[in-house]
Amino acid sequence: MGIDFSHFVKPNLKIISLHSTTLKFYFCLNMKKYVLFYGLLAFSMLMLFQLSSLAIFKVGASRDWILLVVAVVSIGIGIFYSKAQSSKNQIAEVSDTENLVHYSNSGLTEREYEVLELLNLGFSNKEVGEKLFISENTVKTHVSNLLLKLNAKRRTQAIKNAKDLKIIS
Amino acid sequence: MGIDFSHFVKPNLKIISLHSTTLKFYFCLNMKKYVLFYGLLAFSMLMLFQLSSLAIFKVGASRDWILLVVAVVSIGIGIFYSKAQSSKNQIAEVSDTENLVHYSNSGLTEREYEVLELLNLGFSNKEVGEKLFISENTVKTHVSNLLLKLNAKRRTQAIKNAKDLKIIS
DNA sequence: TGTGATTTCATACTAAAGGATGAGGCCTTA
DNA sequence: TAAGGCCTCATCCTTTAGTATGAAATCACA
Repeated sequence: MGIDFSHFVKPNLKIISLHSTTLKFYFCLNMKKYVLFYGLLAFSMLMLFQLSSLAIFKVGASRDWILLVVAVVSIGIGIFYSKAQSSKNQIAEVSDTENLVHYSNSGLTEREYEVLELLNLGFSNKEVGEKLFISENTVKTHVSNLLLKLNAKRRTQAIKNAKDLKIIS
Repeated sequence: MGIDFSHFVKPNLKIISLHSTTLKFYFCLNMKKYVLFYGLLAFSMLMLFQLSSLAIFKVGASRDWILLVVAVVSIGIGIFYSKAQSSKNQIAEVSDTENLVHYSNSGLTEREYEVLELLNLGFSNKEVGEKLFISENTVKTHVSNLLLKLNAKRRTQAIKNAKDLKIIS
């Protein structure tokens, strides 16, 4: 269910994360494209260098102009490359729009899930404790375990990760 | 004006309806940054060219190496530029496609909206400051104003309220 | 030319969050 | 019955968040 059980921080605390096989699969599919892309890139750079030699010796173009052309083309390549990468990331993020993962399949305990839901509603530890009839210290313990399991440094990040993992909505 | 902000304490936080003049204002503000950015870019390119001349005549570096350095640096500039742009465009795309209240109609300023977006992604004040190239103290100021405007006591509550108000997704 | 809005930054302070650790009780299961 | 997971609570400590206040720069608009 999209959970990686391979990372063990504590014996009973498993880090929840997006399944890695999907990414691996995607990577293997695109290896050919990567090789092709970088091969073409290297080839075109070489051609550019050769062209610059031709331009200098046959046409008599100035060195600054050659540099300018190379710089502009390279900036264009950089922008193109960056946009290609970012579009892939966007697709990966949007790709799976399914139902929520039940908390029992999410790696969280029932109590941790309850705490997480209240965090998502914007309550403080104290308020969560009042709503669940437990002490603030207990809430802190749940939140700490929550952060470990969701691989987050802050409650806001935990909420974000949990939403990405479809644990909460 | 979809939101009632009549409970404001500070006089400078009162929201007068924002028109297109506000956008013009921000456009002019950003124009200066653009001019500065491209000016610096052009200047650094010129310096690179001058350095290339020095390298050829004084050090005796080969032309291909110069071209390679220029190309690599330019690709880096392109990637950096593209990423800086895409972060802005992502926010704009999301706000348009998902029928959100535009930040100019939400009572939030553009900067506060940007900060809010990053809070929603789970970043700390320090990380937000690094991403927006401002100090952590400034982020704190923005967050404080954000909390007042969104009638929230915590950032998690601010995120929740902003989502209820369709300011963010 | 002054006023207001925005953005930026700073300092000093309080409140809340988070980390690390230990421990006791409850329940299920091997 | 022993073991392990879960829930509970606590303490000490550090980090982060948030409040209050002042101030300076920029720019639009009246």
